[in-house]
Amino acid sequence: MQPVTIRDVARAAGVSSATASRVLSGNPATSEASRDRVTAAAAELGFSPNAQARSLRSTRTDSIALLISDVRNPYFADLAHAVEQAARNRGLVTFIGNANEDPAQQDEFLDAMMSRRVDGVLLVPQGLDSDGGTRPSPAVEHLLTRDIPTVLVDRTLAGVAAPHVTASSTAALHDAVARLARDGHRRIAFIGGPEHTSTAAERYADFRAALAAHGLDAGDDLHFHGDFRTPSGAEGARWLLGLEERPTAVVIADSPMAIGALAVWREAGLAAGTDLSVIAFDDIEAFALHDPPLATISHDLTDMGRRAVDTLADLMAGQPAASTVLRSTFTDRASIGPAAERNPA
Amino acid sequence: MQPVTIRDVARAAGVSSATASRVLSGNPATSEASRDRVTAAAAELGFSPNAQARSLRSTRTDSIALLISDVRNPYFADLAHAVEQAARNRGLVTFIGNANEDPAQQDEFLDAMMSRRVDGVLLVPQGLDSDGGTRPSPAVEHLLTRDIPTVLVDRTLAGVAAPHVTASSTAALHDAVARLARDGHRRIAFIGGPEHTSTAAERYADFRAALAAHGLDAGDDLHFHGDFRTPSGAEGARWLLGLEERPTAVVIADSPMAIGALAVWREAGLAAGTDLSVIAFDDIEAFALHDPPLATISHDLTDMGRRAVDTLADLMAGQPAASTVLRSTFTDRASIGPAAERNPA
DNA sequence: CGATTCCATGGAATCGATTACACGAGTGTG
DNA sequence: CACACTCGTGTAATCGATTCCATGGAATCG
Repeated sequence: MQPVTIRDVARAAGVSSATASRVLSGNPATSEASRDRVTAAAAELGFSPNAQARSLRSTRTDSIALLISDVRNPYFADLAHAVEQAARNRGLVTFIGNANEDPAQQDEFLDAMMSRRVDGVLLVPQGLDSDGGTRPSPAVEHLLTRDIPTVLVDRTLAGVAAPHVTASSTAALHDAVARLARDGHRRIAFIGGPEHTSTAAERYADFRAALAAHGLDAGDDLHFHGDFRTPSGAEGARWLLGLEERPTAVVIADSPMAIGALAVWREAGLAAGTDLSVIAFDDIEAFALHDPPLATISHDLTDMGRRAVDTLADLMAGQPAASTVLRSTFTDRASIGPAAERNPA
Repeated sequence: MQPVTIRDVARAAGVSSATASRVLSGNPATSEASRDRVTAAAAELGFSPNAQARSLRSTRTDSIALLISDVRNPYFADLAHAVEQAARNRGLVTFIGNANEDPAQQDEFLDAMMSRRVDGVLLVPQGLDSDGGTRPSPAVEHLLTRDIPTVLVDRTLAGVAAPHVTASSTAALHDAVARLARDGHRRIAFIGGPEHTSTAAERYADFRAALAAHGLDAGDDLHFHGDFRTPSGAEGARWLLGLEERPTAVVIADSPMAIGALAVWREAGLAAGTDLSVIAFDDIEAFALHDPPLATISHDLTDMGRRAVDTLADLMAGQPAASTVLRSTFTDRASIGPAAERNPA
């Protein structure tokens, strides 16, 4: 109705729109007199600059996009929070988008962001589409050919040269398996994520390497293929219960699946730490609260978010940026106990 | 580097930019021949329209903003997810912003959104600032004077006429207190949220009304003032442990505080359901998993998100919109047990 | 004191898409 | 055959802020 423009402000202050613009954008070439009058007029009229028009001319938007896989996964919620705070410290606004683990929704959001000309993109890439092809999705491809500063976060993407900030669980998984081995566990199951994601693939590979390093059976028959969401964790738990020779320990590749799995085992009367030792990825508050408290492999998400923003800022400044690999941590808690002697299954 | 504009597309297709624009925006006044050529050229060049320029001219942006209090609170994460899906179904892109329970961050985000001219705003309003004044914050005021379609979600705001979509716990709290009374509880504590939020104030008022309706003591000395975040839940738990005559039951006003509180009680050796009956607001998956499973008062967030988007869509279409109050649900679980006869404190 | 530099300022072009308006060609009716 | 109408198209104005360029007055210098 009453879109107050910079021309209105200029008129009220008795100067030209050029001067008004200079004052409002902090250009030093202004006199104190006009500075005062323009500032006053802007405040008086409740002027809010049209970001559209501004960035149409000056190409910078001072905003970045963050695409995460699933807002309801506390891991990504924490990451979003960390990124937001770090970006805010640099004067950047963050647009958070939720892909819902779906490449189509990812592309939709990325398209919207590109057409809004964000200055950079932090991307937790979604798995390849149903074709199972090895190429990045159209929107991601587009991002790269248009040279839009992009940093991959948490996951990498085959064939994409953008720098990334990820976490490696190699050492933590080694520690975790060592801990289990010390307690006599020899059959350890793995409830993993979708293998087109680099995190799921890496975690499983690292897990198998750790098994091998401890001389344990590294067969593929104790591997359940989940999708990082709660219901698949429950499925995985049922799968485990149905195994002929039941494993004595299990590693679960993220927190929503762990919640699903634990609910099923609880229902079945299995106690974590005695009947079955459990280690879950991602250290959410509720895990420390669980009975017994859950052993976890976790990442420092504040650090990951901060570094992701740092890396993106370098890229946006035109400097080359290197990838960072953080180390995750194994936390021993009471959900690990000695391997049961016999299997009542 | 290579910003391909609509003029490039037009040139490649051998038409004017007006025709290209008409084809790309689905204007029926185009011939099949030019439609084909323009579409092909656009695909060929990888054209992505500049949303800035477009909405500068045509005022619509097909996007809405959603401001939530805290991304890491599963309640709001669920709400964000619901809103996003509902908006997507209407062809709207959602920008999620995180206020971090801080009015300053709320205003920053809202300013950024207003200057990007979003078509509407869904707002979980943040508490009044430190002045404790009763007026909405500047950005919210601005939102209203500029007649930007706005719907308050989850919480209302005194003195703001915008329609809202909220949930009432009156009935659920009545049921919950009835359930506790039936089990002999007479001293029931309340760990509440910050009282400048309408939800915290309402929940406590409803709680007291429910107590009164059951002839129970409704004094204010069993009320702990938290802030909806985990650490304050832990504080509240310690406060309860320190009370002279310990209550036999407690109601906690949101899930992060419940997590903090349960961790403390667990540490202190208090068992939920026997030593202390516990009811928490917000039904997160981990609560059903808790030992014992937690009784809750919960809202249907998918419904809330959907209705919020519906209401906003009405407003954006220029139609008057009414407020909606949803009903929350009490779920009885094993964290409620008979009141202990004596207090070992 | 005249010449040069400095500086705040206004006019006007610009960013990229949309759209009001005008125009010419083709169709239909009286 | 003339008139009205439809239809696709191009030209140019437009949205609101930024910024290049020119200008005039004040300050500085030799």
